Amino acid sequence: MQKSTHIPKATITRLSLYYRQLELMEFDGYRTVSSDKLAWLCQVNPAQVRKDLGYFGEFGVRGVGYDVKELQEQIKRILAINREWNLGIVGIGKLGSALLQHRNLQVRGFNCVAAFDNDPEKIGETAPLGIRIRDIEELKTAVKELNIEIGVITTPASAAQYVADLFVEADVNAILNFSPTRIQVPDCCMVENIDFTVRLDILAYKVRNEIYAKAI
Amino acid sequence: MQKSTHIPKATITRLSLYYRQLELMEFDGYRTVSSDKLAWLCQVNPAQVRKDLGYFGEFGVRGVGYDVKELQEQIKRILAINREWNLGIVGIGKLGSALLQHRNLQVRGFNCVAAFDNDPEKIGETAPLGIRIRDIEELKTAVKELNIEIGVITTPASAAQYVADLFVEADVNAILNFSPTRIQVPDCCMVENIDFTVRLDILAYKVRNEIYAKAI
DNA sequence: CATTGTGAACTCATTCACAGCG
DNA sequence: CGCTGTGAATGAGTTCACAATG
Repeated sequence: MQKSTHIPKATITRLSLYYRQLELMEFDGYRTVSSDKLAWLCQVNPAQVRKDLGYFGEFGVRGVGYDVKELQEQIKRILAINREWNLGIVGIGKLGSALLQHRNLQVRGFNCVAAFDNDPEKIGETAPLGIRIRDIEELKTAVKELNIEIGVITTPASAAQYVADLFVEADVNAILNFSPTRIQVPDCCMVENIDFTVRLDILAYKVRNEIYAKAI
Repeated sequence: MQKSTHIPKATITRLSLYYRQLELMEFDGYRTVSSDKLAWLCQVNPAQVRKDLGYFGEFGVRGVGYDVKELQEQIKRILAINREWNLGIVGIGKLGSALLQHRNLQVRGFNCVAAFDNDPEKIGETAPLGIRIRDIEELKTAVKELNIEIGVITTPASAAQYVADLFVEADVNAILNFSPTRIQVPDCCMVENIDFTVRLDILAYKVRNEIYAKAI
């Protein structure tokens, strides 16, 4: 097996996609799936599917394909989503509230266990789903107490770096950043940025130039 | 100049980042900026900045750098964000409502001009910012009437493909898809997917494996 | 004999290194 | 002299093509 080489970032993204498709297929009653079929469903190349899986082991049966249920388990294990993760959300505006209530997060084992803001009007209030909004200054103690492992930033750009620093100081080394800014963090801290406005810029460019047929 | 070669997708994403930094720099009073400085701010390689810009022309002055204001204008022109774009949002749940009210979209010239849902309870109601919620079945006529060029999908996964088909039929060929599903569209239609749960999966993987220091 | 697993070939993207120029 | 612009070199990621095999 080709295990232990360096693994492309895009491979991880695709594993997540494969997993979603496998869930749907299991729901539809499929027991096995070929790399061709899975690739078609995910709009990628069949060899890509096999190579992606090949980084982590040999999960298929030649001449048959992959066991739908088994492969889900393997991907969950690889991605470390075969367990629950506690999230702390900072910035309880419209977007933060929407995330707190977002069903898909809970379903996938990402639990929003704490909400923070710096607005005195909001602190102490009860956010959706009965979560009390805490003062941002309580972040460090709450992280310890509630075992928060992933921080979510839904503040305006101006506050993002300050919040990121608090997370880093509290030893949270995974951040999902929805603010339209790139935050600076030490190498030990992992960041994923979700910036709608950048994505809209890309769409504007693409539609004007009519290139890049499909997006991952 | 190296114009008209094929342009990497990542280049477009970075142009959007450069633009945001340039806005901040102008606000801070800078008149010019070197590729080194801009690169440092955006956490990329200086040669990358020059190469990215080089795809589209020669915007700098040797020995000096780039004019902060001028470069903003050029990037706006390249990305086609030197104009306004009309958005139609489908699925007025928590996330859809949050987007309707999102200041950053308007500021950047992305106007939410219509809201759609299929829930009879919601249709006819007034969404945030005084926008009337329309029946999803009115989509095609509203697209024509309001000149909607970008469709935004904030429905559950189960409805996403149906909505995408409506957009395609209405000749909207740019879609921002927030649902946790990959939609199938013809090549003429551009799609950008924003899927938080995939991003959280990636974070889970990264934090478990402690690799990939920084993300773009 | 259909389908996996994977080295080799290829394509795409980034970085280097330096010539070109204000 | 400093900084841009870019061909050449390197590196990363994808696809091909086929041997391996249940």
